[in-house]
Amino acid sequence: MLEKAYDPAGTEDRIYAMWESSGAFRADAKSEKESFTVSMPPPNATGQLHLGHAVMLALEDIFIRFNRMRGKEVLWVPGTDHAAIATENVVIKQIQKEEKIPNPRAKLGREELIRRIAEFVERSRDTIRSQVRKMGSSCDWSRERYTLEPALNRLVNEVFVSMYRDGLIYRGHRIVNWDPKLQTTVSDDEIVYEERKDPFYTFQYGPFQIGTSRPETKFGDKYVVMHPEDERYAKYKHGDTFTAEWINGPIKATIIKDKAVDPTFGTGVMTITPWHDTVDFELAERQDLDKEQIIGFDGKLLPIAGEFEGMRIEEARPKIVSKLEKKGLLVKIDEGYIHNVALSQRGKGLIEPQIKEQWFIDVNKRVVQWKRRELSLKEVMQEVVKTGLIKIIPERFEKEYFHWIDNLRDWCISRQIWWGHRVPVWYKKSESAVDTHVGVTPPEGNGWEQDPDTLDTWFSSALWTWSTLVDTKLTEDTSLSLQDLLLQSPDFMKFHPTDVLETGYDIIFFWVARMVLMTTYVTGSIAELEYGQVPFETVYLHGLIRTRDGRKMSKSDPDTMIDPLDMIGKYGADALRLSMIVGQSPGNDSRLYEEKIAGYRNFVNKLWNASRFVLMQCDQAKVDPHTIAPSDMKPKSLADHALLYELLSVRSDVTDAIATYRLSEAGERLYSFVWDFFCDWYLELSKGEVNIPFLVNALREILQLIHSYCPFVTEELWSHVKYNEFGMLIQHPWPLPISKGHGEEREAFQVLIDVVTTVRRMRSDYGVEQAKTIALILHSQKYEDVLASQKEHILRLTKADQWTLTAKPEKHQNAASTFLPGVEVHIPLEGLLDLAKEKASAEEERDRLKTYKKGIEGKLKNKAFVENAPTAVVDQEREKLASTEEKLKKIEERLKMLK
RNA sequence: GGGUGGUUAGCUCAGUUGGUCUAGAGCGUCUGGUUUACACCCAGAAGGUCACAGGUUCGACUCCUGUACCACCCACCA
Repeated sequence: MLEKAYDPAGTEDRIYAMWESSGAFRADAKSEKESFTVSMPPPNATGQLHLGHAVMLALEDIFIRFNRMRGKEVLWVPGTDHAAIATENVVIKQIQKEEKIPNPRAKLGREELIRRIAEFVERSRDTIRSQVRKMGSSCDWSRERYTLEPALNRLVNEVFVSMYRDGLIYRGHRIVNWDPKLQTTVSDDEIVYEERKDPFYTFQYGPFQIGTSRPETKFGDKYVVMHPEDERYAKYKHGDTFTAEWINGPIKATIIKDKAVDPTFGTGVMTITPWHDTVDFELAERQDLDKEQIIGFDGKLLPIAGEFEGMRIEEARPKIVSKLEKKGLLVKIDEGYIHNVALSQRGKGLIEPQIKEQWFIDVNKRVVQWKRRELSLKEVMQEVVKTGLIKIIPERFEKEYFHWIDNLRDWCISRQIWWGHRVPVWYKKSESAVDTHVGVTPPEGNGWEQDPDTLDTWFSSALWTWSTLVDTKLTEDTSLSLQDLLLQSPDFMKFHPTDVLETGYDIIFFWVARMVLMTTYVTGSIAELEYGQVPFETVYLHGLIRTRDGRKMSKSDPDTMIDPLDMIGKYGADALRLSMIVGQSPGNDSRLYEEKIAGYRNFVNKLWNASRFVLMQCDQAKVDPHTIAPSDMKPKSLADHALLYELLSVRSDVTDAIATYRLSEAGERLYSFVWDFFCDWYLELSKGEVNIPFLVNALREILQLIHSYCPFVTEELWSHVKYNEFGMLIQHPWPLPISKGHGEEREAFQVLIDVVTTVRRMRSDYGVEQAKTIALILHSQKYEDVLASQKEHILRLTKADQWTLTAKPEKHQNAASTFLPGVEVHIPLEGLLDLAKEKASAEEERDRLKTYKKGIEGKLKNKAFVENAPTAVVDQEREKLASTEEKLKKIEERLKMLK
């Protein structure tokens, strides 16, 4: 016999091991079945699983389990991400701290550092693997991949080379976000802005006054820019020159007119520093102006600064200001200037814009093949969502997606770090020039040196949906083209495109958009793939999990963190999964706290105990549940019919809801069905005369329907109640949704439900403890048989000794009886009934009904409604009106009597 | 500055093309309960003018406009 309470800790690992060793997770590329594929967003190979991962795993596991049960060939590919900068930073910090090496890069060298990081990653990946298992994820471990493995490196190189040949990847001098602290470029998306209050200086520059918060960049300024229509400066012509006294002596300046200048800001005049400012850089490009570097990559001033050369910015700034002041060029200082400062998301170092030679992906060049047309990457990305090839849930993120693409600039893909896919480009310096080789493999011959940069981590992640499906062995054959690699990989041909990509909305731009970009580019020219595949057909974006008071959970604030593994240990993975999914809607943030998880633990326990009850019934009747065939599910009592009806209705609701990604709705439906209907109503009612075969089969179906939400407890219970010939629940077929029938039966058992409910309510309302006799007053003959057949039930549930069935309305009718259309319930209260109380409640009821009736009448008076609304709706309204009028009449009669 | 979303019971949130919602759930609160599965339970109750102001409609939590407050995203101004 089962224990009194479910023990997740003692169950989950055992069940998971059973699933895994049975091969239930493994997909078969040769299967005839329709495929259903999900690529797991690879967690960073650093550190621990957090709630973001947990919610992702729970959602994806539901999609996967549901579709597996529905008879699809499912594949869920797990993996980890090398997470370039993040990982390198973690390891460097570790070495700095533990080995007291201030600059590990310089001290250890490239090879050694990479070796150390790889070692660290190997350990972390083991942790991640076991944590993903703890969540119950039914992914195919035999296909686990890693973004930095050799096979994927081959594909990364193939894509790079191909894009280079198409002219989509180019090397150029561009302004980049330089992090002097980490000595690397940082992408726009990895920058955070912080509001700072700094002094704002106004200097005299020739005849103009210019403002700046960064005097240290002003050494090389030799252009003065103003708006062409600014009348204050109309006398100065574009291209005019003048000489101005400046920091290190006189300087020859040129006047430039450009619309980028805001005439209302400051004096409406500015000087520019193209090397260290994005806007200035663009202006300089447009106007074809000189650019000069002022600050070195180490963050120190260059020789152009004269006496200030070699100084750090913080040190130089006050000195520069005071020098200008001495020269009489300082007009004023405004101390309260509030502006945003760019900081690196990782390490919080100050970002210094610099011009650097970097690798870029051109998003505007129209050379991408897509459905036999030539588009730019930008256009393809827009096209696939516009035409519905990709759907985003919730829909509003499609708007944000388009908005993001509209503002998209060329993607800088090179990084000055060591951990990652190295740029597959080699240089050979000779006296006269530099030879360049761009290739999947290194060039022949001596003297070649590989580009030191690595690729943005999102470059390899962007290939994830298909790179993980390419056969590893094939990638060792260098004679195969990228196209061959795809077309000859059975997994790719069977499982791509993937069905749904599930991830947090916070990385829609980092990752989702870039997967679209890469995949459409790579597949667009392949005829066998109908000239293009998208990486996924549906994007499901979940919200962030926040703390109880709505804050973000952050590592720096451990008190706010809920560790999913702690929660699993305490309440079980099933409870954690439910608590993150039920009551959550896609794209919206949600709050999680322990009581919530405990609530779902209670639910899991409820399910456990309901099953325990069923097993006890079997035990008492000396029936082995394993021998009860599914075909034995024959309803006997009205309660059975009621349950059957509800079950069919739940089945179709839940199937529909999950298939359309409304997981919360399906979860809630199951929750209240199991608890309120099955346990509190049906099981209570069936005590005393149990229809065991029916009950066992009903429980089996419940377990099937809810398995994807709480896989562990259901699989465990399944082993106790399943039919001998069945296998594990994880592979059991999903119950076929059947359209609802049972109209008359439904009506009949509804009467039963209502009678019992009404009697209970009346007892509570009037504080009647023991009514020995209850009277059921029938307004309609047709319920007589129904009620008679359930006499025993009714007496037991109403705690009455006997009853009377009366066909006519009697004197002492009760307000509460209006709940029943065909039957009224009357408990003779032997003078206890408080007439005044009843009257008040009847009056209240009458007023409510009157208002309601008015509403319906208004509706039916409206021609537009009657003519245009579906006839079913109109009929419904007429019925409502009729029944309301009837109720009103009854109440008014009763009120007369009470007088 | 540009954009998106939210504002529903004490708390956390559902509410799918406007009409079975005369607004729901969980938690919390209160009342009652040793009913042969479960106190991680059972039976009930209280609690909301669905942010505010207009509009469209026979009818609005649901659609439109505006306001306030709260989030988030993007850009970043010398």
